[in-house]
Amino acid sequence: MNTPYKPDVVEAEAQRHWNEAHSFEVDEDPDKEKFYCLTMFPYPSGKLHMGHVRVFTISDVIARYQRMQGKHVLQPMGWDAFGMPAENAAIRNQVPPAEWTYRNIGEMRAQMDRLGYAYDWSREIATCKPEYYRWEQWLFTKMFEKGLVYRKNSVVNWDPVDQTVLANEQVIDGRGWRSDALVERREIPQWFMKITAYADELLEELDRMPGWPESVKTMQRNWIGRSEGVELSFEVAGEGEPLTVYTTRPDTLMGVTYMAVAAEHPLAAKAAASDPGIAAFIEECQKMDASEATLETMEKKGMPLGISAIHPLSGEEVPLWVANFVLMTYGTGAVMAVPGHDERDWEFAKKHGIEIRQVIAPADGSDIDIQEQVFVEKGVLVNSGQWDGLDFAAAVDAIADHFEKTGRGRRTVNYRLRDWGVSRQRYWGAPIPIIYCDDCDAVPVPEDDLPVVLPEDVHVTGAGSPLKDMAEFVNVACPNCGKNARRETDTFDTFVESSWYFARYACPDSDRAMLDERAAYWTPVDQYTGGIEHAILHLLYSRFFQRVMRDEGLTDVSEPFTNLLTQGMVLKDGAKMSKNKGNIVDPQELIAKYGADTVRLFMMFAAPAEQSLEWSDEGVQGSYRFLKRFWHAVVEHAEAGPVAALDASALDDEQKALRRKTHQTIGKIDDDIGRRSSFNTAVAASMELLNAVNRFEDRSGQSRAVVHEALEAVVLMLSPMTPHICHALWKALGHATPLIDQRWPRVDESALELDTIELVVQVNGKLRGRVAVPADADKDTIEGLAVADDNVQRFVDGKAIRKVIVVPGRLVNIVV
RNA sequence: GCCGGGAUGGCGGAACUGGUAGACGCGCCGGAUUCAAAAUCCGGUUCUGGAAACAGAGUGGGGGUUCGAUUCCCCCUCCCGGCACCA
Repeated sequence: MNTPYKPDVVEAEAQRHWNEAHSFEVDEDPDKEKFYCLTMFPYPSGKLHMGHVRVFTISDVIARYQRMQGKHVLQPMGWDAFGMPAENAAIRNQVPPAEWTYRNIGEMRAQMDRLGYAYDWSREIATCKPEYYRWEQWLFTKMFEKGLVYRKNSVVNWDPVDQTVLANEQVIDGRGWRSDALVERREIPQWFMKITAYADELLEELDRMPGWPESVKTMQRNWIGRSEGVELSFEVAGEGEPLTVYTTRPDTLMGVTYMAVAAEHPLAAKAAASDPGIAAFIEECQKMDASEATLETMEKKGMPLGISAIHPLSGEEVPLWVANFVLMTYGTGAVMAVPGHDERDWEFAKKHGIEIRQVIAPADGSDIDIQEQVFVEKGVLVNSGQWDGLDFAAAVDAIADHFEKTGRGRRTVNYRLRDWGVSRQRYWGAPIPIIYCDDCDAVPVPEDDLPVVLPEDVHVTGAGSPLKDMAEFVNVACPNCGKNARRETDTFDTFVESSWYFARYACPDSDRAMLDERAAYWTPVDQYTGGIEHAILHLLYSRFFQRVMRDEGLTDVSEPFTNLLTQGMVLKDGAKMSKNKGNIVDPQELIAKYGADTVRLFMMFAAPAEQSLEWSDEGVQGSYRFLKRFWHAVVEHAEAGPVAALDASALDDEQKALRRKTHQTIGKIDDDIGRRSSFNTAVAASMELLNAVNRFEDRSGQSRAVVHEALEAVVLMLSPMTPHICHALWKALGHATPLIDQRWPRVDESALELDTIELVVQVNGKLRGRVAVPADADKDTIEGLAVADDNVQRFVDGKAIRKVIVVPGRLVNIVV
């Protein structure tokens, strides 16, 4: 009886070896090809969940595979340590956010260690440490100098009972999550980063990023939303200032029958002063949360202001409305409405009895009734005076020319992308390094005074930031004039920290610069792995920050992540695992029961990495069973004694067949992991090969040599997924050098050769038989053999053969 | 509402560039081993008909292109992710 499989012993031993050998600590080595493998770093919530285990395992498999390809692999880990949950925990449990966060980091780190990830822990980062955030404060002051940051009013969700700003997540059905009070929109001054200055570059570079999924690139393109249109002015009756609007459809201009402004627009305020009805409507508009999803799905409401705009072409008066679907912070806070040719305008006009005018006709000449059905496609202009008969492109040109000549409008490029508001009215974040002086206005904190350290010993109540009440933090001398001044108490959006951490791993201890020369060796990240939920915001902000750092002379790299893999969620009973749903499976319990290798293997086997993974306890047991079979197959083989050297020329047919399977499998798994990131099929192929070995009964002479080759291949190829058991089995197979220093196995092309192949025979596309043909048979021979098949004859007999299609190596289709 | 993705046996999934639908695993059924159970091993397993050979149907729904469609095109349904202050 051979040694039983004891995961806890095997795993402790493998991890002890890696720790003692410092296997995963790497320095810059210009003679070796580097590979930087990174996972989106976790928020230290306290416990590892299955989603973490999944993404960390995917990344670890890639890192270990690349190492076996001979690359110099860096895989670091750290903590996205600022954020709301720490403040919420502080309110609930009276524990300072810093203390709570550091304790969580310690617990999660221990859980990660148990899973055997190949991390270089010497580079660990926690974003809540002043040594880290001082550099983003520094970069912010550089951006200030360049005019890449600015301050302007913008909208927040205000809870009138708790007297605090709420995140969108904290607004439930328009009410504050703790107070249940109706949330109001409120404008406050906030800091913005000019990501729009990089809009074109961020958009255009997407075309040169083959390592990113098309879906993510498409989402980013749509998010940036570049459009070409015209900006034009409407005079307002009785007003000096014209109303400026942007449109991508100037061809529909003659169909404008009303205009609308935001509730916060000065013209709305002016009308409200003399009309209590309008004032009440404006107040109602402001009782609505600030998210776009709410804006787009709510009932579209509006009121006429009793003010007219003058149509710039016809001179007609068109009524001006105030509407809840126009936002002051988007564009100019005003829109022109063309009900005949815009879905939303059409419905609004129908509801309020506003005129609908057809000015575009279908290009194919067909008739439409614009009162019955909106027409949004491009077509030919009608009812548009001198522009009648023009198509879309000609009309846009003619109308744009007209406006540019008269000086009342211009062609312009617009982006959906807005500048990034980075101010948060919260305590647990990196302080924004600004000092407000009555004389000098907003002054950035000088480099020598950085970092602005966040006080960690605080009492959090939930009603506003505790920084506001800390005189020793707030009161400060103006760096410019020395007079008494006040420190900014807002902190950065936590996306700021996560927009550059990937570069800092290259030189986490650098206290002279944000990035030093080591970043030139390691960046960009070769493989980045994380959740699809970050497809837009985090990834776009990181691309922006990388460029800001580049333009500051810190790096030559423009794109931070060469290859991107977005993994799916872990589900149980069809829903995301969460405390609310009570469907959480604790990784720690499973590791205690089956070991880390079983959990890792199941994660990789159960679903493709990009798709959601349905949790299954039986599936985990299946992975455990497989590892036991694997263990016993190798140990029994090893314990049967020495193996003769393989002589490929002396093999019988069965031995050749197993050897062919071994080398086919090496090629397949290499392709699955290296090219396709298809880890589930790689595991399946390993299982198939092991099944073939277990079915192979002859255990003498060359058979043992062929089996030995197959088992070694399985041990090597499973090692990225289940590194611990493979470490032990490699040793059992008689190797003195540890598995972690081995290379990926090589395909022996000569083992793949075949004399005869089997082809499928179809009649009219339906499978009717199979024939064995010589590998080098020509088309006529194949046709003859196919038609001669008994079952094929039953379907072909007595009918005329119209066509025969031969797909080499695959099938024959006979069309009768 | 808008943008992106998904749907294949009882279940998770495979089929990579339009060419054998269901690899691999789970579950289930039958058998071996056992006093018995667990564990392990062997065999079977899309559905319908048939003892079998084999035949018919079949990849969310409806249409189309093709010798051939899970794969390409059009329309629709449901589910998931994002929508700028969750991270």
